[in-house]
Amino acid sequence: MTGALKSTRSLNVTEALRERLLQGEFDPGTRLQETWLAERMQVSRTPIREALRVLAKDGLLEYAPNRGYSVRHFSLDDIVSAFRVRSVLEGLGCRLIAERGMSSGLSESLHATLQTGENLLQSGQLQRGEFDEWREMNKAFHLAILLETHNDLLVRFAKQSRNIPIVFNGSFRWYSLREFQRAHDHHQVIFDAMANQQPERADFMMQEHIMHAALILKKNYND
Amino acid sequence: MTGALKSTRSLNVTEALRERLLQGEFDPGTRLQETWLAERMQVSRTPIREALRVLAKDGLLEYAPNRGYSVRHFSLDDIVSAFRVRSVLEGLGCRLIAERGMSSGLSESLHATLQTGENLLQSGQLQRGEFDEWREMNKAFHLAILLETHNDLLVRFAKQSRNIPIVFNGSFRWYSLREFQRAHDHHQVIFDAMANQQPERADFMMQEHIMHAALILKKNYND
DNA sequence: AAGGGAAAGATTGTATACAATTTCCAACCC
DNA sequence: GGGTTGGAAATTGTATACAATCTTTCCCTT
Repeated sequence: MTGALKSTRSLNVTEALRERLLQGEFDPGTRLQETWLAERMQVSRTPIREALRVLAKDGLLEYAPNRGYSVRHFSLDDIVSAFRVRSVLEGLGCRLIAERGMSSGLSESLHATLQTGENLLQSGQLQRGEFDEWREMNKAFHLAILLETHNDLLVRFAKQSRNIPIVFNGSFRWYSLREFQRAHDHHQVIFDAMANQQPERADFMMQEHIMHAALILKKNYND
Repeated sequence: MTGALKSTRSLNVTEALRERLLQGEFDPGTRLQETWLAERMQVSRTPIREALRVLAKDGLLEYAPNRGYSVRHFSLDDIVSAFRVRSVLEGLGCRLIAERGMSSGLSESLHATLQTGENLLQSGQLQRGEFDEWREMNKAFHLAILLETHNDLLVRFAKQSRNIPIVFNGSFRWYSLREFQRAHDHHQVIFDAMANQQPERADFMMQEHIMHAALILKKNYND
């Protein structure tokens, strides 16, 4: 299994809070007071403080000494900037794999996600519940590539760059069938480029893929 | 001034510990016990714990629940991987600036660093103390570019990617005059590319610049 | 009434006490 | 002897008490 067997309140609180921040539960600028959070989460201030510090490191909160933590505001520019960073990171991932060639394990994993994508597109129009399946598939595709690079820092940064409220839960909201199809096409080309050891093409298409997602977001995001 | 006026023991301990880790004061694998650190640093366990958690997030320490923190080992592969990541990040920085054109402020800052580099190379052979000057100049060059992008995540990641013991203090140790000259040439070309709005060239040369540094490291680093 | 400033309240920072878990070691069984 | 079990010691996790800092309020001065 993939699960974390051991945990602590501190870690649990961190992830619970992160989730709530990513859901956009707190308005930007809101000050997160330790005592308030502590009693609300049925826990002492100690694990709360540790969680807050970590989430600030992740860029979700802002911190000022003796003044505590507040919820960070993400402008549209911030979000697009994050996409740009992520695009070169994942682009690099594809390039590295294309250079050395795909392992059979990666080839199979990606093939499975492509198949899943194909199936989801068959129905003609993605239903409510299928959004989640698509999101799963998409996440699996991108993560499989990253992990195969065995570049620890690359994986960490790419994961971290997705820590943006709202964006990485409901962003497929805006997608029409046409957009899903295009994303699927991108995935296929990326796969093909890596399979045929075309680093430049793999890198470029991954950047294109991610920045197109940013473009759609830009068109629809209001704030 | 640039200084942080307000601070806390927690923050001070974090930076002090980070510095010592970057100096390679602790052998990889060493377990850092809270009580030991606490009495050695004349402070209670509380700020120590917060520091450890942050440094683990920065990738300098490894953490296991209920087992505490230990000093991370960086293989040569880890280090080169980090350089590769940094190269695409800073490459992106150059690209972004080349696309939109340099501000006069950046142009002046970079010109100053280039001049400093020129002067340091004049003497024919860099002396002991001049290594630090070169390091300062180099840091200023790279940081000025990053900051000008106004891409928060990019700056954070690029800075974080330098958090590797030993490497980013004494790496110029291996440089011959020839290598310093080559680095200086790179800086000049990067500046020129950005000044003439050549994004592709600026990006490429920054990657070349950083990966060449990695190459020198690879040749000389033993462990 | 506007501004300044001191005291009270609220909030964060730090130390310490206690709880939970792991580690170590020795006795024991097979 | 190899391995296991039990428990004591050590270490981390959590709660709480206290200290330092910031915030607010209200009174005073001009």
